[in-house]
Amino acid sequence: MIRDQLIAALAGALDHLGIAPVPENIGLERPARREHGDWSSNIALAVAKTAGRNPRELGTELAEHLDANRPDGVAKVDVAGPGFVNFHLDDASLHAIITTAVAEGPAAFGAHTVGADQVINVEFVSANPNKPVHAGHARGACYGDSIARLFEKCGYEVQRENYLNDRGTQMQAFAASLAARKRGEEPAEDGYHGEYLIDWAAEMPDDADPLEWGRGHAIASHRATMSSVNVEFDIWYSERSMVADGKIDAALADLGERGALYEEDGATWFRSSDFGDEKDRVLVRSNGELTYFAPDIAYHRDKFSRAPKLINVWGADHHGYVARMKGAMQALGHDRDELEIIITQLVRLERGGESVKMSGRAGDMVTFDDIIAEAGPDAARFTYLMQSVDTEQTIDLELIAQKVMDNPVFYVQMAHARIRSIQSKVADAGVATLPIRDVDLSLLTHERELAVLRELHEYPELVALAAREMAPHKVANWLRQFAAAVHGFYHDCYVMGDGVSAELTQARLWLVEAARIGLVSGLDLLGVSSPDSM
RNA sequence: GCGCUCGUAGCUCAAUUGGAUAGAGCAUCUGAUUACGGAUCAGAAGGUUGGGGGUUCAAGUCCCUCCGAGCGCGCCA
Repeated sequence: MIRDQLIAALAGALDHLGIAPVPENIGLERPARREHGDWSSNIALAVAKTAGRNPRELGTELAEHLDANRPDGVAKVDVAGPGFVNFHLDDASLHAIITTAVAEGPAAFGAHTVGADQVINVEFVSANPNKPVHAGHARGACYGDSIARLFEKCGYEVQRENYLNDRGTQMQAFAASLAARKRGEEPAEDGYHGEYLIDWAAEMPDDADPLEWGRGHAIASHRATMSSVNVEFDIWYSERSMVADGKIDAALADLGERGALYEEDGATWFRSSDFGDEKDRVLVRSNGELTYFAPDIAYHRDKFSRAPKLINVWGADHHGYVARMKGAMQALGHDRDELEIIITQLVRLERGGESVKMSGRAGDMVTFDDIIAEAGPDAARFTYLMQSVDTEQTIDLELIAQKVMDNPVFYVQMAHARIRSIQSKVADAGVATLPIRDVDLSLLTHERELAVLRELHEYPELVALAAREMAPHKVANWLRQFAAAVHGFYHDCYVMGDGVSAELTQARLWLVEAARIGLVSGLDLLGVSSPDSM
């Protein structure tokens, strides 16, 4: 890996200049500006003070030494600004990425092995099985699945899990409301008044048990919705199954044995304030019923028995719940940091600049299905993933449904379709593609060609970064940038035609194929398709 | 009131987690095609990073403070 070679070269140069001790962490990063080269190190600035040196002078000496002893693949080393040491790669090392991408293909290109032999559990969506998945779950669904894809790309074995709150008072109210609709009556005051229940009741057989049929119907609808945006869960975990198999009792007993429980006012309390929460929480109410928290503890305890590392994707309205859940896991003897809880901020929907009301007066929510139907699955996923989940997001449904260049997903997919178009045009012209080993890639010297290769060259590292930070929006941003490079190449460099030699056509054919592999790989991490035509 | 998350171009968002002149897209203005899909490309303009203070070689990023926004604060789920 070139990165390691450059760091080693920097360490050698520091040693050569008598900087002792050579720091363990030598910073190396991708500069923001093209003229600052392909790689940049701030090491001269970092060590200047302790070494008693002027940073610019030290940087200059480092660059001069490294330029005189260039590592493989480096064309030039120079100093810039306050003392940054910048490495410029030669064209050959950029050409090599074509061979790599082609040899590996979309599935392996950009892959890593850091997660090999490690299991990671990602729980997301977990919508109540008594209504359709609503718009509020959309962001978490796209995000959870994409970080799962990123983890898989990095070698982890991933469990995608969906938790079903299928017991308790809400489910009873749901069943009663469904039964009322079946009789043609309005549900009770505290029941479920959404109009979807009228449709569900019409589908329900007369002799069906409302709770069982309704639960099954809801789950089937969730599964269909998720499937339509390429989200497939490995595990649908039932809350009520933990009653049947005693896991809730076992979890309570476990906490009790660890001294984390006490009785007061007839209720059973968890000492969450001993574990970072602001106050203690009730697990068993004085009327003998469990709070929501008790089975949730049992559920996470069970997840820890199946995977050492847990990721939860929760909506912003659950953030107040984080401290007690992590506290409960700590009380059970787990490392609280092995449960990582990602909070996704809210999404505001608009249509043509007008705010979309999230729920009607009958209690009907805008559903995820509504959004998918309006925008299409690819545009929905790409748009939800374009932005960091740390900040609130505004999505205009009218805009993302349009197949125009305002819409980044079509811009990126178009780059792929164009490459496919080129490839079929070339094939139709009777030009055979030669094996890559027989092609002279060094003919690729046009600035547009090199721009594509530079972006592609960054991709594997970008995947690692996006996975480490659980930030799929970085992949989306890379795709936009990369697609721009591809469109620029397309505009200025013809693969086949007047003035393009047969040798250059061959080299460019492999360039676009490598680019195509990068596009497919990146889009797949977002769960977005790579169409051959638009 | 307390807590969590935020505040970046007219709009929607980035910024390699403390790095160089804060970058893209849209919108606005100006250009480009006898050839692979113009659904494209190139250029211009657009900023006191909510205000103020601090930390250091270096702050959009870290600390303090004020202003503003969203969400949450039950023996509900």
